[in-house]
Amino acid sequence: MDPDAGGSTAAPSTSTATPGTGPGAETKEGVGKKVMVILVGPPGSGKSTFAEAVLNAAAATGRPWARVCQDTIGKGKAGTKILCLKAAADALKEGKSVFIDRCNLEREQRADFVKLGSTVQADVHAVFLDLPAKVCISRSVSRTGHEGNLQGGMAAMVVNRMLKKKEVPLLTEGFSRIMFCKDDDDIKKAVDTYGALGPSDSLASGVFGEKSKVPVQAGIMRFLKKADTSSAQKSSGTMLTSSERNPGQQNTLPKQENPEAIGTCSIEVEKKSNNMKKNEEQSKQSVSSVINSHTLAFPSISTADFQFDLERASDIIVDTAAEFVQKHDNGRLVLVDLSQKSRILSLVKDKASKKSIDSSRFFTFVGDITQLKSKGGLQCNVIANAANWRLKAGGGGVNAAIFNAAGEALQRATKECADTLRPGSSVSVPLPSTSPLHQKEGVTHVIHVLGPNMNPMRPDCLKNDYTKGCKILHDAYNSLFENFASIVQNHTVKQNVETSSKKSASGVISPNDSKMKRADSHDSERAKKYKLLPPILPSRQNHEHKGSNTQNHHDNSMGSSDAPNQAREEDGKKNSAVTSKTWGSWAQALYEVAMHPEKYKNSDSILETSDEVVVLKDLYPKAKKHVLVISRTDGLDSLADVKKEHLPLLRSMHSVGLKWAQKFLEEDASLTFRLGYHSVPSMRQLHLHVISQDFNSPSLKNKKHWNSFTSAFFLDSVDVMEEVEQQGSATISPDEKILGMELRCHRCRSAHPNIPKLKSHIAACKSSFPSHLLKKDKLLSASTPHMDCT
DNA sequence: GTTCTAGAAC
DNA sequence: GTTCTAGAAC
Repeated sequence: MDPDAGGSTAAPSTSTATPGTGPGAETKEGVGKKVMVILVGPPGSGKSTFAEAVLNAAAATGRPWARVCQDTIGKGKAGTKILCLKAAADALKEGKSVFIDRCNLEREQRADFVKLGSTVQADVHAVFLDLPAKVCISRSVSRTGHEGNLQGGMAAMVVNRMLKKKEVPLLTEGFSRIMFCKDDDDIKKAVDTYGALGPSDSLASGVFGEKSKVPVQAGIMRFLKKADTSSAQKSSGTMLTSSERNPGQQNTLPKQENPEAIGTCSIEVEKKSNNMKKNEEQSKQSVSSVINSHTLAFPSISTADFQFDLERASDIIVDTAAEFVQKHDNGRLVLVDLSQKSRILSLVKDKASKKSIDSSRFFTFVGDITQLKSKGGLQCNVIANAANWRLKAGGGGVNAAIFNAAGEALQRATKECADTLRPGSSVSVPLPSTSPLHQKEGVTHVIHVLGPNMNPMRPDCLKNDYTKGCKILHDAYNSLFENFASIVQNHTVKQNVETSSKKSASGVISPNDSKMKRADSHDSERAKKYKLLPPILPSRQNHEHKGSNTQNHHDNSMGSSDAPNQAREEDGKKNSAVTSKTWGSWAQALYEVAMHPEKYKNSDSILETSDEVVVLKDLYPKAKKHVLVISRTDGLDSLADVKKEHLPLLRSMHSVGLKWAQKFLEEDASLTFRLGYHSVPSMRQLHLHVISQDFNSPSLKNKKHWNSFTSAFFLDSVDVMEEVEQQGSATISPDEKILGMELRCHRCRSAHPNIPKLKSHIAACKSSFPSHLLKKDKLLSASTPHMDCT
């Protein structure tokens, strides 16, 4: 109970420890009293023991604690980080303080938890169990029955590897307090500190348990090590080999580890900020280095005329820029604004430095985006334009300025690339060398971007819907940065091709030249990548899509003599007029069977054929019994095509499905069946799934498989028939995100970290099915009286 | 080292 | 839809 029990290294601040104001009631409501302690340490460092010891000790304090342990979060077994995050969020919401019991050795591993802590206004602490590697290894080697099979000789190697990647927790990551525990004494102090923390106490901020003298040396050691990595690598080469050969004896490791392990926050922070300043200065001063690298200058999208909230916009800019920097090795991003006082610039600058983004790759610049080289001394080969949806020159702001500066050449070049632009997308336009912007400023590409609009006076106003708005703005920046990355990549390859061709005797690249092929393959890669970006509306790309689809039909002729390609092609056209979906070559199998079942007569997969339907055993059944009732109506590819006129067909399909379910139930009375459609099927040709609810099949392999049969993505046949009858069509939730959702048991709805764990659960789960399935005969079992559907 | 997932390619 | 594979996690 005594908050001072932690000893001198961890004296809780007394400022908020004011007892006598009803501590019991305060626990849940007191803001800022919750603590999230992120444990940091390799396997064998004693994280779980630590957390349990605190939980035991804290029982007397009245502060509720929860321990979120990744090793046991999946129903007693190992789970995922996502599960941990969810559990932590739930516990914090309930007013509990939390221990995050997972390795958390890398900054990235910790970041999401830190973020969670700050969103629920909890104090975020780190306790770094920084014991000698030897100790952790020997503990993890000797333990038995550890989840995740991390024990024995293997553990040594894993711990060894993890320690190589470890990153010392820093205050700049968002921790308000960090405790270093280098031995059992330190650990005991930390246990006492947290174990004694009353509901209304809080601990002082700062770094504790760090020896002040050693770190300086460590910092120097680290610096020296970095300065001469090559020689260090050479000298340690033999040592590494010996340790690999004999992982049990890690005598080289503690030595190697010492300089990495220590390093005070203050030194780290100073080093970081010095680096940042240095980088910033470099990027401003040395123009020559800028010329040599690809640089994208971009205005803040949507925050001027489109009135998008600056706070949110700055978050998105920093996030997407950080992603870009992490993902791509080349290319720099510069956010440009005209005014020195620009609020968006200062917001972004602050957030970027907090996020420790490499400031030589992403920085802000004050200047006119059309005169960056001539007036600002900053050469940017690519600039982004905050365009309008028509990609027209007029208007005001950046759009007008860029079109004016680039002249007619940009308008012509833009027209060649696209007619219109959708919010959240971008289009990259090569700027002809005749353009003054190209000549004066060295701009080779303009990327037009359209962001979300919050201005009621402008088209497509989102009326303050920031959920949509943020997503669109995020997409817009992603699209912009990916287009830029393609330019960088393409340019690099072209340069390589050019230099190598110059070296060759002729200097001319013939079509047969292998170097040319390399360039081609890259171009096609680029084209593919481009397609993945949010599509631009213009017909150009739609044609491309349809073209490739037609190609697929050709490819899929499979030499069948009595099915002329021409007819197939017409089918494709007819259907693409009904549904907008395009079908890959692999998605045609059911169509083939439905149109020509006689060809597959000898296959034992076909159970029944009539004028209306074909019944087929699913080639990759997702349960003990899984058959498809395929409609034979040409042109009816999915539920989206179904109209009232198809109601008799739906009823026939249902009836045939029921018949087969009955038949299977006679063979095995333990089964339960469900009949339904996938909202968005992967295979062309309307088909009804008849599937037993055991889901016991090796072909059920992933999240998508599971969720497609157990979430709202699976539409019960009875509901579909009812909706089509009443509304003339079935309600299809277009959200395919549902397929990526967490894995939940279809009976008891419990969550599971992965497919194997889920499968072992469902094999044993005896809970009754959710109530919505018990209505309207959605489930068929031996005990259910079967209803005919006529 | 193994287990598992997610994304790309077909 | 499946298969293959890189990489995340321990």
